Amino acid sequence: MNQIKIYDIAGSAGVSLATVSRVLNHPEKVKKVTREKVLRIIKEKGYKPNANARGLASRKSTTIAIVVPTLTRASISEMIQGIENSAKKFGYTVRLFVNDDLENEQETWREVVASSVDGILFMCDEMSDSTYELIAYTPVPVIFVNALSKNQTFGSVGIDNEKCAYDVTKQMIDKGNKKIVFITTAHTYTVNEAKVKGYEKAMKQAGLEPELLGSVGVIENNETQFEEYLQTHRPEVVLAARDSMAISFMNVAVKMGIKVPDELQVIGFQNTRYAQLSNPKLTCVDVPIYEIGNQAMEKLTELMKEDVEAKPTNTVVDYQIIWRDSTK
Amino acid sequence: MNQIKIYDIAGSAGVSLATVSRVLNHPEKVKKVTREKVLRIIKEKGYKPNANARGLASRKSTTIAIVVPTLTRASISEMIQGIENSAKKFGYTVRLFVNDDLENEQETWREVVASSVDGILFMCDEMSDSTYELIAYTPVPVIFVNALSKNQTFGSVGIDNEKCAYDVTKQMIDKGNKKIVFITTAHTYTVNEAKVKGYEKAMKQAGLEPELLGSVGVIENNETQFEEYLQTHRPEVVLAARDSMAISFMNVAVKMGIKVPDELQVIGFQNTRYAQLSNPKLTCVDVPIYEIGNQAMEKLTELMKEDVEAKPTNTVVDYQIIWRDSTK
DNA sequence: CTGAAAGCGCTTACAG
DNA sequence: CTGAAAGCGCTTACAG
Repeated sequence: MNQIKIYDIAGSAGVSLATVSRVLNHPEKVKKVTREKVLRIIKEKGYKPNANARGLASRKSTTIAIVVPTLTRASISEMIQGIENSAKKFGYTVRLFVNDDLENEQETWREVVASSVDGILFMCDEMSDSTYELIAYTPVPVIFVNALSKNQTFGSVGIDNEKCAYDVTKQMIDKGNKKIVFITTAHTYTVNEAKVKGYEKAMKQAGLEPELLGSVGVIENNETQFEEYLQTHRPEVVLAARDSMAISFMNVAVKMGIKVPDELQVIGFQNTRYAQLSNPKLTCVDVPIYEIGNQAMEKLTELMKEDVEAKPTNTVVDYQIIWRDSTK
Repeated sequence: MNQIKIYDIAGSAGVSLATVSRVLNHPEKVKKVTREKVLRIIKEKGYKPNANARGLASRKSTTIAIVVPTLTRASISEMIQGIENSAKKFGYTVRLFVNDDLENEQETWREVVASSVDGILFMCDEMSDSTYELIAYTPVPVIFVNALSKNQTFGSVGIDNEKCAYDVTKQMIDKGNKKIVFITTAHTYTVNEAKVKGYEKAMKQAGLEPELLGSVGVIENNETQFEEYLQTHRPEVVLAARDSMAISFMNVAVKMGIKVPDELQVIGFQNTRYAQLSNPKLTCVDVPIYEIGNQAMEKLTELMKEDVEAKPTNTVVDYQIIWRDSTK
């Protein structure tokens, strides 16, 4: 199967291989009759050009890389799905890299580059300076997904996490709540730092004391921590940097007899599938992750067209708040 | 960056490019001093061989394809993560294909083959005869993941879904339960059919009437359906083909005032992250999906070694039941 | 509009 | 143990 070469097609069609190649890559340069004949034979034989040869000869691969920090978060999978669908539409194939070992970030990146992809969609939890440095000289376009670029070297697509956290905090303040706590990851991810910043800003503006709770992210430990916390504190509203943490907190509270949403309101951040499977259903900030993936791919396509001298831009995608049963 | 070619390394090291290539591919054939010198320079310059050229010349790509039906299910992401980690260990890179359009299954498969991967990990919800036919003549090894192969042409790694469903059903029967309902997907996936079969077998053996509930899979619709069902039925135990359906059912029941686990016990199938975020926490069959991904990659590696004439085999992975709070 | 030819960056028999 | 050379399957100026 598929040992069919371009030579075979050329032979059957009675043309040179250059012509077959042109039919595939620059169809407008081939006479209609010839083109249709070649296309028919390609279809008949089920010919697909060898990706390696094509990539080597053209210095393009119609392959893009997605680099993600992990696959275990629902939000990331959903994003990849968005990218995949969009990539298919543009005729690109996707190579997946999981950059879960920050020690070896450099090694991973080299591999990404050596894999001769035409462009890279980069999702990174922690954009440190060393990361910026690492990717600065990448020979193909890079787009940050679900994170906004701080400088103008790279394009990005994401929501404005700071504004968003500010906004949702402010709305809860305006509803008369005062004891609003923010649960974030103990480890400081760039994205979550932005959320914290927005939250703190809203609290301070209202003359309220911000209160952060750092969660380690493992469900069992979180639960112990949350239970201890609730024994001595009684917040009115809990915002969490991730849905899973919000649900975890909510479950602990409910088990302790605290009524949600009457005595405690909980809001998550992301609107993953978890949110609808919780009881009560979780109110969240809806990050349109699928859409972000889609737009990132679109933007990357623009940059990969060599004829256009496209400038990398930052696209801020709209979020919305989905009000469900964990808030009044 | 990384425009460094093998020529550059050869030049700096004062050897021919054949030698550099050998250092990379057959180090034992190169004298130690030479080898170490070349390796040092490779490292210094951060050289990575161009994947396309390498693939074209060697007819190997050290890339494998993962073909999945979707990315939106937690179990699938977790499996991919397992595969990715394992692939990295073996020096393979991963190309991701989402085969979400069964109409175009043939087209997708051709693309997979044309992408010149060395092997394919195939995850498929519905192994129809036409699918078997489609992949029969694939020029590289194919392993089924999370699904057992029916014939001996392909290797596979997965759990024995039928036995597993039989087992968990029987355990619940032995505990004295009689009204045990099985919720499965309305659409008949091969995997879920096996589960149904095991469930039905256990029920019939005990002289009990099997009762199936077909769920469409969209949360909102499920809830309506489950609520209507519970208005006229009162099962003692509900088994569900997926965690999400189990949780959805449980949430509806709890809202209707039915006590879980006292009046109703619920068991899911997979043990995704959802299971620990539900309230009460869901008892489930634990499918070691990460481990399955790992073993599948290992098996594929065996088959990709051309020197060994490895026979494809079916590996049955152990499951276990994780008892949590949704059962007595 | 089409063909002959060079070349993409590697690997690997083949000699030595 | 090492080098010169052919070749992997394509693409794309260059002529015509």
